[in-house]
Parts: sequence; structure tokens; C-alpha cells
Amino acid sequence: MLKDMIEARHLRVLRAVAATGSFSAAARELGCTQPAVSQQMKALEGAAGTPLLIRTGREMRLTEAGEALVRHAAGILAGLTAAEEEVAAIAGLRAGRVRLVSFPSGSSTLVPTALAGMRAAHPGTRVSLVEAEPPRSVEMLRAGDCEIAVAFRYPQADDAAEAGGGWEDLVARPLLSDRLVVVVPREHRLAGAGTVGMAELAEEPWIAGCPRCRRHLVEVCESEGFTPRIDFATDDYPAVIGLVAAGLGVAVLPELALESVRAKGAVTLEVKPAVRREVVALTLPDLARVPAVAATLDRLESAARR
Amino acid sequence: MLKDMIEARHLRVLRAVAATGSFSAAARELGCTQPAVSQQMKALEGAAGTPLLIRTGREMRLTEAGEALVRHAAGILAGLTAAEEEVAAIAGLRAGRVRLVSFPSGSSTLVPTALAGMRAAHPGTRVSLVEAEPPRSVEMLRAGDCEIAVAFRYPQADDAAEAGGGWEDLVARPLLSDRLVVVVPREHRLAGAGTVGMAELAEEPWIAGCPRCRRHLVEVCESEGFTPRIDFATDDYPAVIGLVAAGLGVAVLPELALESVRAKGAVTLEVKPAVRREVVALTLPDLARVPAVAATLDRLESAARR
DNA sequence: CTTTGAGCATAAGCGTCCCTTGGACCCGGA
DNA sequence: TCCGGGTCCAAGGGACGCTTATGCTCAAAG
Repeated sequence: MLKDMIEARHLRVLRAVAATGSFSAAARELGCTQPAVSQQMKALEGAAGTPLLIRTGREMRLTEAGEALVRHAAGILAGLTAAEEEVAAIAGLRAGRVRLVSFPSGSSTLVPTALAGMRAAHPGTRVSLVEAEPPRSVEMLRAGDCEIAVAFRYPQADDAAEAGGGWEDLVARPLLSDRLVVVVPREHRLAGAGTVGMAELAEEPWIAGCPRCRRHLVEVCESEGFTPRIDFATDDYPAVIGLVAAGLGVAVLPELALESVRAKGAVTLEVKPAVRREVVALTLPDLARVPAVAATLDRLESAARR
Repeated sequence: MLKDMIEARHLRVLRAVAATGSFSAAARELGCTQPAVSQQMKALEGAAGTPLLIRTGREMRLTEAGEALVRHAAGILAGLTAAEEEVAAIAGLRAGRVRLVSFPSGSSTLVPTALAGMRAAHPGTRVSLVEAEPPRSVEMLRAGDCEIAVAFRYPQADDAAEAGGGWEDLVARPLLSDRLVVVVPREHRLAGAGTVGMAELAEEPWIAGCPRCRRHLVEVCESEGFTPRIDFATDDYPAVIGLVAAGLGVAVLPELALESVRAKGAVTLEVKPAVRREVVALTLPDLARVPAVAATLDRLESAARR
């Protein structure tokens, strides 16, 4: 079927024979025995349909067809080694591109340190970053628009989330477990409580975050027996803090988001029944075995451990 | 040893997979079964050291390394098919160069018709012609300066010739057996004899041809019991005829040489104990299997049969 | 002239690779 | 729920390729 095709091995042997002028010398150069070279050339001549070599006792010359093949072999083998080199560079972390998508509060903390580590350890690799919230980032991952998606999920209430954008078929590397905290104005009646139950805030006006966070907030509150009154919704965390500090309401934020935001005029309270969100790095099973992707995942994991 | 090398087969399969987007479709295109494609790709990924494909349920995408390989594969496979095409053209007589060396009286009769036949039957081939006498032409053949040497030998007296430039290791295609005739002036005492013995011309002045012919003439005469007195020697056959016609001597010429020379003022006599020379086409054993060379040899043989 | 070394071809043996067959699993659509 | 397309896995068999061993030719050296 696919036989009688000229293979790269044939050209390598032919080139060695043409360069050395003898089967034995070519065999030494190739690291094999002389009959192996002899058989390869016989096979190649069979595929070519015409002699390629002139065995004239003394020296080994090329026929016209042989010269044509050697001439082409130079370019073909050069292209082949270039291809091998490029692939080896990607496999050896001397090259490679990783497109990373992260949600905002992840990209401002975890991702920068991971990216810096990658740049330092593997200068040839290039990791790019785009921000997107989880539902969208998983879509991008599946569509081939990125290699890694840093996302989060709420372990307890994933009924709706799993249905819409479940990622059972993805590789999920857990990075850290992010605790949610309540933020209230400094003058709030509970500002000195330290810990608080969600139900105690049933009557407060709320300031919500991104759509997923907002949905989760509603779910948690309803499980506590009340429906939060949400006056504002923004995924800009400094803005949330500002609104809280201005006394316009209370909010619940992931601790991770507070690491890079100065909570001026607001205080944080621990939530009584601890509410957490899991931050994971997602990728496709095949991509997890790509060296640059795996290295980036490792760096993300290290960065998550502080 | 030589393993782990990327082979052309791998690239062919990879290209088919990338083009069709599925292993099964690629298998259909390649004319093999799907597991064969699957194994080839697994082997290629093993050699590459990194995944090349992303199997995401529905569609089959390429990783960065996969794209790099496909990109190189285009050029590599194009070069390979170009090489196969060029070799196939030579093997199929649509191309090919044959350098032919012939002695003068051969090139004026046999060779032109053979070359004309080659050009008519195989327009892509190019047969070039250079003239050289046998000792030199065989040297050129051995040195790789030509593919075919049209030469002649004297069957009976080859003791000296065989020692110097014997061609037992060459392929000798017999073309024709050329009878030698004696040429005498029209006014010569034997002009009407029709046939003549060499000994009858013992006292005549002789006009010899090329060095080999001259040497052969001396050998034949000495086997007849006399040493010829050679007054002139030239390998220009019309000149020989002219000298004979002018009554300056007698000569012995191959019949073939007289085909293209008008024997004005001279008559030809058959030699009593027939003396012949064998005209053969010589080539190297490997070259005899080159289609263009074999075709040229066939044409020469046909031309020799008239 | 004999000898010796180098080089190529061939044959036999054997390991490996590769392709095929058959079956299982997964998924999306009727 | 069934069915069809697609992939992977396992097993079998056939072909390929390399190696060892042997014979041959040729050229240079003794």
C-alpha cells in the first residue's frame, strides 16, 4: 500500500555513501554494519527503478538519478533536522508558547509570580495572559484559544455551574482554597465582631461582584433563609471596597482579591459557616503533557503555596 | 541506534490527519486502517517528546509542536515528491542524459541513426556524442566521463590489446562484425581480382589508419610472413582513399568506414582469409541497467542491423 | 608471484516494527 | 433508547531491517 515510498532513512544512507564513497565507510559513519547499508541501497534502487550507484571496483560513483536524489536529499534532510530541532526546542522548554486565561483576582496575584518564574527558568518560552471570567475562559480552552484557564468554583453549590460549564473532562490542577470574607464599613454595627453569620446580614444592602459571584452569593444567602437585596454589582474589586467604605452596603469577597486591594475604610469579617471557593488551573488532557504547559502549571502551583 | 528519527511516513500521516481532522478520515485517505494511523501518531509523538494533537472529543486540533511539524512537513514532502518525480522521469525515459563516445567511422553511421531514434522515441532524453578512439574511450568510460563507449576489437589478435585495455569487466553489446577490405588504385595490377590474399601485397607501400588499426595491420601481415612498409598513417579515411587513388600505396579499411566515403579512383578487394573487426558498445554493468543507457544500447543494436 | 587487507555481496537467523482484526468505550443524534 | 461514527486497546501475523558469518574480487605490499 504505502510501500515503495522513499523514506528519510534511505536518503540518510545515500548521503553517507555519496559523502564517503564507500559502503563500509558510510556504515561506520552511520553506526551500523556494512550489509545494512548494502541492503538499504538495494531497497532504494528498487524503489527508484533505476541504479543509483556505479560500483566500479575501485570507487563508488553516482548515476544521474543518484545525483538527483543526493541533490534533493540535502534540502529534505535539512528540513527534517530543522523540524526535529524545532520540536525538540518545544519539548525541551527552549521554546513554546502558552496562552493563559485567568480571572482578574487570580491574574493579579498567582499569575504574575508564576509567569516571572517561567521567564526566569525557561527564557525561550513565552506565556501570554488574557483575563476572562470562568464561564468564558473554559469556552476559550475548549475552542483552542488558550492552553490554561485559571478558574474557580464553589464546591458546595455546583449544581447549576456543573450543568452549564462542567469540566469533568478537563485536567484540573487545584491551586488553593480561597476563603470568602465579609466586608463591612468601619462604622458598621458588626465591624468589631470578628466573625459573623450570613443570616445576621439579611437586612443589609449588598454589593455583588462578577455574575458567578453574584449568583453564588444569592445561593448561599437563600440556603441561610433570606434573599439578599443587591443594590450594586461590579467586578471591579476596588470599586466594591469603595462602595462598602462609603456605607452603601456590605459585600462578600474572596480573600485572594483583598491581597492586592487596600481595604481603606472597610473591615473584613470571617464568615461563620466557612464559605470557600476552589481556585484551579484547567487545561486539556493532551495539553497537560506539553512541557511548557506542564511547567506553567507547576509554577502556578508553587505560586499558590506562597 | 538510528531509531527515534522522524520518518517521511510519519509526516505523511500527520499531514493527512491535520488535513482531514480525524484519524479515520486520514486512514481512508491513506488507504489503511484507523489503528494504523493511531499507532503512527503515537510513535511520532513518542519521537517528538511532546504531544502533537489535541483529542478533544469532537475535533482534532494541533498543538504548537504539531503545527511546527505540519509546517515543515509541507516543504519536506514537497521536496520528497519532487525527488521521486525526477527519479521516476529518469526511470521512465522522460529524462536522462547519456554521454556517448564513439570512434569516427562508427559515429558517422551507426550513432546518428541511433541518436535520431532516441530523440524520436524519448524526447526528454539527451544523448551527447564525443569522438575518441578505443583506448581512450574505455578510459573515459571507467573514469565516469561517459556512459557508453562504441569501440571495436580484432578477435584473433587481442593478446596485446587485452593486456592493455581489456574490458572483461565491462558489458559489451555486440553491434556488428565489420569485414576488412583492401583498397587499391584503379590502375593497380590486382584491381580486377575481386579477392586477394594479404601476402600478395607484401611488396606494396601501405597507408595505415589509426594507431590501433596500424598495429593490427602489422600483426596480420606478420602472421602472413611479411612486414608491411608503411609510408603514410592517418585516421582520416577520405585522406586514405585519396592517397590510394593517387597511387601512393594500398590500404586496408573496415567496410563500415567506406559507407560514408566515396571511394573515387580506388577499388575494393575482398581479403582472402577473411579479417574482421567486432564493433561493440561498451558500458559499465550498473549503467547497463539505467533505462536511458539500455534504450540507447538497444537503438545502437537496431541501427547495426540496418 | 604470492600474500594480505579492504570492500562488497549473499544467506541465514532473529528481533522489531507495523499493519490488521476484533472488541470495548464514549459521544452525539434520531 | 438505540444507533452510528470515532478512538483506543489487545492480540495475531507478516514484513522489514539489522546482524553475523561467509565467499568473492581487487589492489597494494612482501
